[in-house]
Amino acid sequence: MPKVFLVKRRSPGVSVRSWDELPDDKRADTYIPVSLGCLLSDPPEDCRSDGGSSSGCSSSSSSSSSSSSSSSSSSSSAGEPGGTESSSSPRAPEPETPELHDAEGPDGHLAAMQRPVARSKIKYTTGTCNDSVIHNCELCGKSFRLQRMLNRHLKCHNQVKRHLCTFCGKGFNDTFDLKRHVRTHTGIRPYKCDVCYKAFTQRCSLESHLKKIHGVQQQYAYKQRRDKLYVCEDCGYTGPTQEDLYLHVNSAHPGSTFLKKTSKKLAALLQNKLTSPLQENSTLSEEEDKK
DNA sequence: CTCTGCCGCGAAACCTAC
DNA sequence: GTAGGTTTCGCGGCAGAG
Repeated sequence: MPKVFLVKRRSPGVSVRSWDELPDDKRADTYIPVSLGCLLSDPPEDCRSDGGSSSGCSSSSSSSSSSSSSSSSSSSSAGEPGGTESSSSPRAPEPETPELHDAEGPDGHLAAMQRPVARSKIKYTTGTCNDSVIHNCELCGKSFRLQRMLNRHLKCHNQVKRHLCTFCGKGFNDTFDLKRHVRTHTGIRPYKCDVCYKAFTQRCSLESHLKKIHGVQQQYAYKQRRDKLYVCEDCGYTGPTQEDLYLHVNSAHPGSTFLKKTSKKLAALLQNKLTSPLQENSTLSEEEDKK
């Protein structure tokens, strides 16, 4: 059995999932742990609010704790006015500060904040300084070509995360970061290796695997690389198009938030496509009935 | 034009085999 | 202990939606 799918001991939540009970090919597309079934359909309130102080959520919480508690520490590390620290030098891991906890508020996700800092992301970035640099971050000194880039960058200095994981309470600045993180709880692995059928949560993991194990260097055109893989986060179903995914979710998960989030324009478009054949059928049947 | 979602890159943390 | 592979996530760039 490939070690890649062995149970990760560091994560109690993972052990609950019993990954090793499934053959690789079963895990390939998706594996929704039984223990998470209820969470997927309707995450319990206590998980949402307190970061899972009990039950399965707590295990998931600690699951993230060892590996990912750095989101606050990492992003806050730059929070120090980095006048002396050049933007190209590594950020020193910053010890947790009391202010950091205070920033969460009374019913904030303390569980997430209280997790021990195990990771210290050290990132070497120079910002974007191609042209005449106009927009500087006062907190870390990074410079950006566009104001909107600076605006977005400023979020990472914010200690209050807008997007919270319903499983473990961990917060993220970006919805996609949260979505990506949630896959670690749900076990959804949309990216499959064509050679050995192993599956990965992220494309770059798959690419790394292909390169190292199979010696395959993926050669994507830029547009092709950005081709979206439409993943149902409820069950792991993947479709080639948004329409495909919409049809799936509409039939399989009528209450899914995906349907609510789908733009009205697209939803209307897809609904027309959905209903028009039905209407044709119904009118046909009506006509047949009349006969 | 701004906001937001999605993406890949890159690096640390982690795990297992040897 | 070390090597090699995987997992996870911060973050800047890009593009579409509003």
